[in-house]
Amino acid sequence: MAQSDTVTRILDTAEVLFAEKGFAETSLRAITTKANVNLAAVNYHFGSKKALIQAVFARFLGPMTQNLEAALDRSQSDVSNGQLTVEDILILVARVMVAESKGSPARLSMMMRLAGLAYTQGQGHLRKFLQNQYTQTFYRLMKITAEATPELKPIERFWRFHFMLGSLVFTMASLESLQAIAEHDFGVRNSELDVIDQLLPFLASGVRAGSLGSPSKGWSLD
Amino acid sequence: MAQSDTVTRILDTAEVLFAEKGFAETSLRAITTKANVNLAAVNYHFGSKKALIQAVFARFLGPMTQNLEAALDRSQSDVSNGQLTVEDILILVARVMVAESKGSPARLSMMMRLAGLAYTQGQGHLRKFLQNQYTQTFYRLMKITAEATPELKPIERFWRFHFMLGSLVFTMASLESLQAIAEHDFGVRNSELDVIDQLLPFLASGVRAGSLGSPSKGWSLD
DNA sequence: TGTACATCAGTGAACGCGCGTTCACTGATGTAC
DNA sequence: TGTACATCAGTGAACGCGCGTTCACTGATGTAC
Repeated sequence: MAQSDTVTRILDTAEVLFAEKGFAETSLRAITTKANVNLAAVNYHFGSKKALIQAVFARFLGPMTQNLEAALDRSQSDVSNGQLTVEDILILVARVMVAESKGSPARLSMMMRLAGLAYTQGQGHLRKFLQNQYTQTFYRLMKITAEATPELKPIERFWRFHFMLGSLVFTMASLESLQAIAEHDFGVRNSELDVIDQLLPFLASGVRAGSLGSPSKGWSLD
Repeated sequence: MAQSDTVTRILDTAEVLFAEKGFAETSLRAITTKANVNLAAVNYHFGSKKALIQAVFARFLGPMTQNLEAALDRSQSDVSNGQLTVEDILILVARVMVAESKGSPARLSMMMRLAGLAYTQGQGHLRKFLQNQYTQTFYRLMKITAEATPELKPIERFWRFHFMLGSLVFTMASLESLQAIAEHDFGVRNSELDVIDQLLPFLASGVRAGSLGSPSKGWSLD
């Protein structure tokens, strides 16, 4: 059995199991058994479980950020002033993500779960890893979004960006559960593409919402 | 030491540690050590770790759903036809949540983080528990939201409801990190109330966004 | 071409550890008669 | 009032288990001379 085969089988299986059960809840024994690979092979090829988790995400995020950068390049050169709208940006990101998941919604769901964990889970190794590897693309996205929403104050934009991120991450992370509920309650089976189609106008409208401005708007909690 | 004292100390400590590290990553030994309580006390008082997790939720959600129901009663009797707007509903929920956190914003953030974990973390006992215990209030909220958004198709409303939930849960769960970033990047210290003030218009606008309707809207991913 | 050595993917078994849980026990308080 | 028993919060130590990791080893392939 060639190396690439064992390594790939471990990564493929780990990806699926991590997405199904989470990281802590997925043991190396579960992965190696399902992958038909020796238990010690994970530590042989990756060094540790942590390193395996990072390798799983690197395999996904590496190509994805590259595609994202390429798509941004293309879109910006398509318009005369290089200025994209919020809608342009959202569709662009969605397309790259969907393309990168290559028909496997489980993959998409797992990646979003990572984003959630990385943000949420205090000072874990995952967050550090993500920040080190992918800040460049992240900040480019932030910058372009800023140019697309000149009417927002920077601090407002900051929060709204993360509100959007929250909707996306939460929805994708719990996609399977929500799909099941939707099917039970409404008899409709929404694919991940359907859900993204619904999500995009929600996000675009939210990010464009009138600024709070005066307290007369009636939003005050007091 | 009276029973209530030991039980309360376990619940208080578990709440903090669960929110900080997640459920699987927090051991009973960590909880009982920090709470200055015997290891066996958790199993004595609660029966199991699962039951402890549920008790932590119940202590927060029990009173909160009661207050939510009461607030809904009050608001609905205030207006002639009992019909609230989306903005009314959002402010109402926000107020109850803020009130329930009783001046401890950390607690609010903690409960939202726990809720996020519960939703996201696989097929666990937690979601089943939450659904069994709090469906009534949940469905009342859904129903009122439905009446406030008659222009939406049920399935659209379902997804947008969870998009909102995602923004809320994610933002509150990562509140501390985001506050730190905001302070570093923009020199502004936003309280949790400030953040909620920013969140509400975002959500209201998102949930009212034009429905996808025709593909001519340009949202299609194909 | 043959021999000796190096490299490396892969293996089976064991290791130590932290986990949730269990159990026999203590000691204080309440209750029946 | 005194005695016997019941109840119950709390305890210390141990249990079995699954975990990630380690290690000595195999066997195939490549390389130097």
